Amino acid sequence: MKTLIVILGPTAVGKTSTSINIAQHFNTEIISADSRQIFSELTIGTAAPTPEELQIVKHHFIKTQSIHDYYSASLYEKQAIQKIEKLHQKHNTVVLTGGSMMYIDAVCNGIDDIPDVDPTIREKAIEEFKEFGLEYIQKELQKVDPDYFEKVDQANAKRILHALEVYRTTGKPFSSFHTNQNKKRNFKIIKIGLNYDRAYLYERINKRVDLMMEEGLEQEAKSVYPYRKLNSLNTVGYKELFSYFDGDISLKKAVELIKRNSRRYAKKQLTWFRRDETIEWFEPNNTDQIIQYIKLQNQE
RNA sequence: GGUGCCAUAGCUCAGUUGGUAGAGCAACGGACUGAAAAUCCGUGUGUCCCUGGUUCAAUUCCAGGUGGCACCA
Repeated sequence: MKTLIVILGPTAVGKTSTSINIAQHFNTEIISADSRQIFSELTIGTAAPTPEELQIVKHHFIKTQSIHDYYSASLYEKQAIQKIEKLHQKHNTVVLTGGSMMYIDAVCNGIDDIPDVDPTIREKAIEEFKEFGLEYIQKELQKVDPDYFEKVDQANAKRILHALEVYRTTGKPFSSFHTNQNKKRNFKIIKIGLNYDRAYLYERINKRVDLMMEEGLEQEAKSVYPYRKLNSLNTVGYKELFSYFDGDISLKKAVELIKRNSRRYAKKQLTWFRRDETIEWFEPNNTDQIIQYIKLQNQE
């Protein structure tokens, strides 16, 4: 049976170098599961693999989209699965690595098929929310999809809006599209988690942000500043610098916030990964141990 | 060496006319089905420096000790 090795972990833990080592060992290629490194305009702030690293092992889904493109976890699921199947024709093992929890989940478990939302309907729903408030959209969802309304985080406008968009686009309740079961994949999935002691991870994050600044993150952010409203730029490392460009905060403050928000992002990733008991955890660069574990799993 | 000031959460500090304590920042926990580096929800995490005294009761008052800062030698 073909295998997909998933290498995951919090930001700045060292997934890139570890996954390159693993991929080299299995003489295979890497699928990136990173919702921000996929944008060609974002390099420094996303800690995208360097040209040298990309030369060692072929990566997919790095810099393949523009920040102006619409993209989503569901699109990623379709494209990634396609790519994995193609790579499996040549390789028994394929490596997937990244920290975007939902993207990884989409590949491993799948997302239910939901029809595309009409963009004008989405815009209109957002307008309504802005004008009439949370309670207004809550009430509508309660009326058209009481099942989902019970389940959903009712304080989370984004979730409510999405359910409404789908309802208005299709005329069917959002919850009716939920199958509540994982998609079957025709390959074996082995999940490798990478992590460090929390204090050390935070130290790495802080240092990496300083490094990004030295490498010219400010310039990079400036170059996309005109498009700051794009969802793809609602991203740690950029949004804080936009506030600085706006004159709302100092540069020093912006850097501090990038560090803090990166730490919080790492924590959030760990919260998500924690409940997945199929993940086997290792220290980064512990390549031999990881390979041994993978071989053991493959024998089963 | 002497005198004075200070010692409370991870940090900076409030506060308790004696009834075991809070604010900012930081931190921690959780949710997550087509925006997910997004979005949302929740949580003070504390030998109030130590020892003894006074007191029904001390983080608070008193004494000594320890540490820090300042000034005088």
